[in-house]
Amino acid sequence: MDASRQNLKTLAESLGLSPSTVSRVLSGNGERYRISEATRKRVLEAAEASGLVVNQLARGLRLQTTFTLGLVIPDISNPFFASLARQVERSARQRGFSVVLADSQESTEVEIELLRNMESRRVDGLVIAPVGVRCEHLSSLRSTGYPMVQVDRLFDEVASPMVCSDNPAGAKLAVEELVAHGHRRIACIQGLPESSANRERVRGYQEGLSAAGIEPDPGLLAGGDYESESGRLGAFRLMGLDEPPTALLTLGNMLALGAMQALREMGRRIPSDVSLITFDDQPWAELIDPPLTTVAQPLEDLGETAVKLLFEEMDRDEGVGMQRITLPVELVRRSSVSNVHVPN
Amino acid sequence: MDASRQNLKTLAESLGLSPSTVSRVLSGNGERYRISEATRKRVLEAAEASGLVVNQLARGLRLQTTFTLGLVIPDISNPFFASLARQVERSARQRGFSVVLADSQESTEVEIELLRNMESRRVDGLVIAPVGVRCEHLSSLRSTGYPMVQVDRLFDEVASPMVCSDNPAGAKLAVEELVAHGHRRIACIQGLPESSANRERVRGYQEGLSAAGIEPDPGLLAGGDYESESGRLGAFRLMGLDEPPTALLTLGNMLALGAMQALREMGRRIPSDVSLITFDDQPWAELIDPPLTTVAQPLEDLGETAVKLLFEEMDRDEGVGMQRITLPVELVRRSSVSNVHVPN
DNA sequence: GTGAAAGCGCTAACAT
DNA sequence: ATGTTAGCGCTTTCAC
Repeated sequence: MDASRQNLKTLAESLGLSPSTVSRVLSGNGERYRISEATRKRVLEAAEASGLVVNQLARGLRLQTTFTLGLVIPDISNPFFASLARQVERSARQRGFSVVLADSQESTEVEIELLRNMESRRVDGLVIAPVGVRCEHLSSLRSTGYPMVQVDRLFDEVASPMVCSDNPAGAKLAVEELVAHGHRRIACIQGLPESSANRERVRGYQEGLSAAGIEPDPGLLAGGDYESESGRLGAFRLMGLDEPPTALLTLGNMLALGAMQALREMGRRIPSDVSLITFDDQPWAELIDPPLTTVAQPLEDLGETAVKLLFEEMDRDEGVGMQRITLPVELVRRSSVSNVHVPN
Repeated sequence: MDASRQNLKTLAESLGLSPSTVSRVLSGNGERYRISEATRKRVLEAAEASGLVVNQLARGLRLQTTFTLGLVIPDISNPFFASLARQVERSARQRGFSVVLADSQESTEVEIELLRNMESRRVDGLVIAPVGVRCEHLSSLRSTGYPMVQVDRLFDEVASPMVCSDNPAGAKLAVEELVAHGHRRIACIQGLPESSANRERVRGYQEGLSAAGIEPDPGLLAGGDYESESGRLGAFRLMGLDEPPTALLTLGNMLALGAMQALREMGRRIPSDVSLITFDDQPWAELIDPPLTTVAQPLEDLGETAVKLLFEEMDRDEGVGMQRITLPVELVRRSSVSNVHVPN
């Protein structure tokens, strides 16, 4: 690449102006400094013509702000986080900010490293969906006053704003739907038990049962992470029970896929043999056979809100914000739920 | 946030050393400058203790390199690009580089803006999966000597290294598989006709037919973008033909989903009524009913190779590289293809 | 209405 | 083995 590229100073020289003047025009402060209309035009045109692109490193160094947000997520290849990332990037760009994305690969170690990196790049703020197992690094970063907001998997111990969808309500909604179809033996295949999102969903599931006068049966809780294999294994175990469930609630989209695979292998049909509802509404959910009844999270809203909170946080003069925003979730009814078929 | 945070200079002062010494230690050049073991330890410990994080803006400004790669893709919520992004980020980080991700949202206008932004941040190199419709902005950026590599959707007009999977071979493989099962009326639902990837796939499809002595029938080519709705509409039209195809080849995963939905609505079963093969092997492809036969692209390899080429490009002293690397594609046989059932 | 000068935080000659 | 100095490219007070 060109060792010496065009910059403010060279442009100024070639125009017989001072760098200050050029800078004032280029950063849109011509008005404020009463630069004459003539020079302004001249500068703008010359900049355009020469293809000048101002150096944001120098600008950031001088201004002590980079107009950049950091986004750290556990796995960009998970469609949930991909959608989130998309919305964060979009919202940020609307406000003239760029986003540096980093993928912690579900590893707290990597997450720690990434956070240091973000700091060294002086991103103005951080949106983080933590891996969700440990949080000392988050607490200590936060305690320096770094603007940050947590999304999805949250740590109450970390005193920052947070956004997540209404996980308990979502699970409860699903249970209610199943109960309304006469189901009483409703099993649940959970995700990562350590993560707040999962814990809340399990809680909602249990509350839903209790509210319907059904005693939650620990034997009907399977799973242990968000992989499809867990869904598969979980479904096998549950359906092999002496008294198998008539309905399944999976707490993540890959779990649903795994469970469906298992059911197919066992020759059980959805919904005639077992009903199924899953958390996460993916594009494929309505296109497969049968179309799945799901609990849809407000993906766009989640990202948008995270960015909004982050900007409020960045604008804050002193003191730390710590509100927690819970976004409503929606039950999308399709064809994977039917009335219980009572055998005998 | 702290207006004045710890930096090299303050650390140096508090240690009674010069900033240079601290800098040398912290950037791992202690050895080269023969800093004594004692001071090195002292500096490292103090840095650790004080939580110093060196300012990469200043460093980048001084060094004229940012250890950052830019990644521009059309849609991060598309699983294909999400996987690509993941691998690019991973490969970059292995070499000590971060990546700034930007999503052009399938808009060339946005892409142009994003590119300027990347430039202004002085990313050391650019991996770009172009929207694929226009490319003057790419050519002109490239002509300034900016290190960049194109992935997936390529412009031969832009003189940069490129990586893509073997699209023609993939489509041909699919056709051969169908022909081997006795199919001769094989329809194709394509994606964005402007994009190089799609054009090559269509070419492979046609070559596959010709090689089997089948005259490609333009009436059997449907689709027009990568959305599931196109797959749905395409399947409806094709299956409504007087002489409907016995097999479908969809050129993208969402197209397959849409086609499957249409087939279900029409009461046609896969594979007994129609066989189906699709480009892109997504996690759900093996979990749904029936498990889909697919053409799998080497996602990891694509990202890895792009980064590798980019680094070669960045290391290059003079002159522009322009190799094109084509990565092999794989036919994954599952259960969506069966022998033709010849009616009557 | 515009320019000169200082400084953001870092590194690399060039001194010792 | 370490310090001094200059400068990366920008913005902004202060000057005129």
